[in-house]
Amino acid sequence: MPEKKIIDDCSSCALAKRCLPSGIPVKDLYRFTNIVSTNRTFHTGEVLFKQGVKAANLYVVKTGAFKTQIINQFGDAHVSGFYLAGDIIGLESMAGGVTLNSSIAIEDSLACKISYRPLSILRKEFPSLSDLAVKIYSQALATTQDTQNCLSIHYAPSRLAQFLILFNQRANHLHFQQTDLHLNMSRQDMASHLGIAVETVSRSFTKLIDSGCITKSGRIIQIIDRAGLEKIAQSSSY
Amino acid sequence: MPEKKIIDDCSSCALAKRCLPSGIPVKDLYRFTNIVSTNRTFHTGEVLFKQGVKAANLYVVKTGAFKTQIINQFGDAHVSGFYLAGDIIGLESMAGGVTLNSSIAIEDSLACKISYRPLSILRKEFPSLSDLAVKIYSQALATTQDTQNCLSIHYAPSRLAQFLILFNQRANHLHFQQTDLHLNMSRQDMASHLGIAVETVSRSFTKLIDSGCITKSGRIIQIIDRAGLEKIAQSSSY
DNA sequence: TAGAAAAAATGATCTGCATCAAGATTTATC
DNA sequence: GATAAATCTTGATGCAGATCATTTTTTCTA
Repeated sequence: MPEKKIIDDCSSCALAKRCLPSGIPVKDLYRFTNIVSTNRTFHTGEVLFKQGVKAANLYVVKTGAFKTQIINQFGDAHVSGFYLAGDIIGLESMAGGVTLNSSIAIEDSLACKISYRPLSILRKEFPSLSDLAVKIYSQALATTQDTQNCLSIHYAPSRLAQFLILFNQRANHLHFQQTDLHLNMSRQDMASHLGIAVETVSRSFTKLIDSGCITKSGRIIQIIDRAGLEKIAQSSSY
Repeated sequence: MPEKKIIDDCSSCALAKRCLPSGIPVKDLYRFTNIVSTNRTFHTGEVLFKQGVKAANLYVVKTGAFKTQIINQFGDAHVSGFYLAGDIIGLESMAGGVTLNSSIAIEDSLACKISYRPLSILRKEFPSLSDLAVKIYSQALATTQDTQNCLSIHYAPSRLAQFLILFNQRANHLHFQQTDLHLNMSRQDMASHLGIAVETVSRSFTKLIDSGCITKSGRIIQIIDRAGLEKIAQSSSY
């Protein structure tokens, strides 16, 4: 991938309708563009920000994918979330002023950086930007509660099935009604996120495939029988 | 408990400094009081709002405690969160317009109701109220991520230990540095929230007691050895 | 394209948790 | 305060998943 410097502003961005600029009148969009540094490239494994440092920015994923992870005092990492195009990273650290997790690119990606401070100044001028912020936060909360729900499922194949359904829903914000989904993350990251061992993730995939709900080729999953997959996800029986 | 009608406004509320009124100048506080219906009594088991209906209000817990739960298509309930005095319920349903969960009092409680719409109008007039909203949302996100983290802990006694630590931290917002904590919820609710069986919750309590970290009398827990409790919470070894 | 390295899948064993059952304790109700 | 009901705890058993070991596949790099 050539490191071509892409010079553009938010008005030409495909995500502008989902992103923060949609909270500002088109004629004032330049005001927003001023506080954003757009389209920085992050290669796989590159760190967006580290846990426990001064929290100062939001990041909007433009292409690719990122993960966030929390490291406890014994050095065990737990992957707390995955972020796809259009998702905003760093919302949870805005109140405390310190980053609660690290964020790392899980594939070659582009992200735009927005500083907290000028954003909050801009919010005072454009109240509709605050409305949008509330909406974005509300959705982010709903998403983490979905994840929480997913983690409360006991049977590992059910948990994986639910994860695939949720992940597909989120990816469908962009490409609607698509039955195939690209799992950007490693089995290790998936296992950490789902709270199960890597081997169990593999075995669960095998079971979902044997049940005829999905097919798999590397990290590309095809959902063959969505209803069946949902049924497996709901089967709380141990 | 006598059903005395308490007539007061936000200016006399002990929680005002943590609650939404703190986003408004004192002289304009009456504007906020106008859109709040304060101090409604909810008895144990009483429903604040049901899942899947029109989302129209935020609720601030004044005294007592509430839970939120999501019911899947097979009727299994999962307790998604607990809310103590000062906590705000209903933040996640603001974007979608439909309640994503039900909320139920788990002890005799008081809650204040704030309607979304007039609140968003008031936000336009008082930008500092939006700042506060962002802060509140940010903290709410951080809390659910803590919970998510907790659920990814494999060993049941560790998971319970982490839950106690987090719950104690939240309760300490009110009564700082207290080592005893009152678990307002039933074992059943705790089990559902933690994604483990009721019996496992009991056994885990027994193990925590045997380790000398806590003592227990009914639903009152005393944290004897906080460092030890944290160590157990961190021991990811299965 | 070949070899090395990393990632993923499969197999075997052991441990922790769910489940069912019964007993103990607390809370509710008259 | 006695009885009933609900809640919580403890016990025994079977099964799911963690762990370690090994094989297969994919990805990386020269």
